Amino acid sequence: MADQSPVEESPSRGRRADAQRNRQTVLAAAAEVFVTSGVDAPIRQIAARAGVGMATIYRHFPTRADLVTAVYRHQIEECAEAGPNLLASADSPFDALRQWIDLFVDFLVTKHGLADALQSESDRFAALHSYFLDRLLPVCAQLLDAAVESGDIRPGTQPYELMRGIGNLCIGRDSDPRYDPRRLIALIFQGLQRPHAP
Amino acid sequence: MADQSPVEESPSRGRRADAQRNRQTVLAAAAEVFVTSGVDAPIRQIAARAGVGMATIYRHFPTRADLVTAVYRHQIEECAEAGPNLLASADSPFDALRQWIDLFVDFLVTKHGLADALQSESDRFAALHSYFLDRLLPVCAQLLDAAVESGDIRPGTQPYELMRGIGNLCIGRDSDPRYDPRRLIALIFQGLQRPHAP
DNA sequence: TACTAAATGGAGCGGCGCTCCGGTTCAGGT
DNA sequence: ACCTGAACCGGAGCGCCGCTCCATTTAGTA
Repeated sequence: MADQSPVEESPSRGRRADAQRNRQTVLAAAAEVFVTSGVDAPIRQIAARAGVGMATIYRHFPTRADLVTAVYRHQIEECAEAGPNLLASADSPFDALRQWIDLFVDFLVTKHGLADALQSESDRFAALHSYFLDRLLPVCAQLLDAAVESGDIRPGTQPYELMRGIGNLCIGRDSDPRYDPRRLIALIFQGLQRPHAP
Repeated sequence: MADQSPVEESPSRGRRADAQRNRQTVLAAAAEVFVTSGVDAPIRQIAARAGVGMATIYRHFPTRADLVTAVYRHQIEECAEAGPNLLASADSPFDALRQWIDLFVDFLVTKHGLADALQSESDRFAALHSYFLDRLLPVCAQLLDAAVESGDIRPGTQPYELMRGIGNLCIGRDSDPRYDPRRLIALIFQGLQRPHAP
């Protein structure tokens, strides 16, 4: 009970009941299709899966980025909220940062093509890019600052550069055993540490 | 004089003269278009620029990867040949490796969209990927081995992982001053060094 | 010059993103 | 219970693209 919180997702407030239902149907279909065909799957395919017309999808999610954002909103939110929690629970700010980045990487490699989309050459995913940055950059910055404060990390690292670098390293099919982005990220981490720990 | 070396590029040997001319025309047009529109530019656009039909392009370069490969072949070759040279001229194998990677990065960031193509989600560029790997992976491995041998770099790093990581870090528009792949690559480098240099 | 195989180019097909519009359904007032 | 207009829906349609097929042209040779 009380599944419907008092504050509903903004895009579905005030809409007609059938519209809200369709919105959820589309979201579910898109989530399924994204798993099998990636975030670049044809809109027609998602529409067919959901049993609706294409216009319905475009009405609810004007751009593809809006759709992707909506599908992964919960997980992005989880990742964002995990930041402060880790900072409180981990042994050190350094550990908190490492664990958070583990979370971030897990998220990216799990959702096929998500990292690709984030750095897509065209501007199709500009909105997605913005949403990621708006939500996660402050978290990353906070963790980074804390680790600098505690002396584990040397100052001067830009959160944007770190996040985009990690995102880039996660691009591509993960089937090749010769490539594990985590190993390179660990290397970057090592480089981030102060040369002479206290 | 003697511009035409005895051993010509294999794909143009034995062809009719007009075919060879067209091949060069297409190559030049593609190079121009790639600069402005990236390696994903429509084939029609390249054909129009070259003043030929689309079939002509497809005949000479069956896949888009073949065309891209041909356009950048010289520069890839230069990069590959620079490896041994640097190993001979640089102060140390470590320096040679660093300089070579600088070269590699320059190449990737200069050619808009090339790094993107190398890790493209679809398999359109499989041939390009293979060519890069076949030509450059041994060079990278040689430099890496030399640096390990000399004690500057700790062993265990896979050349493939390093090259793909660097390639990934170079993905995306380079207009953003907040992101410079070189800084992160330098960080990886730092992590690659032996913890305690002799 | 006449002949033949190589080379050409653009029409054509299927697929995709995105929009537009006629028909349908809901929700609130009587 | 019904009426009505506003919200909503679906898919036909347009433009763009990758790729192929084949009638036509052209280079090289006898």
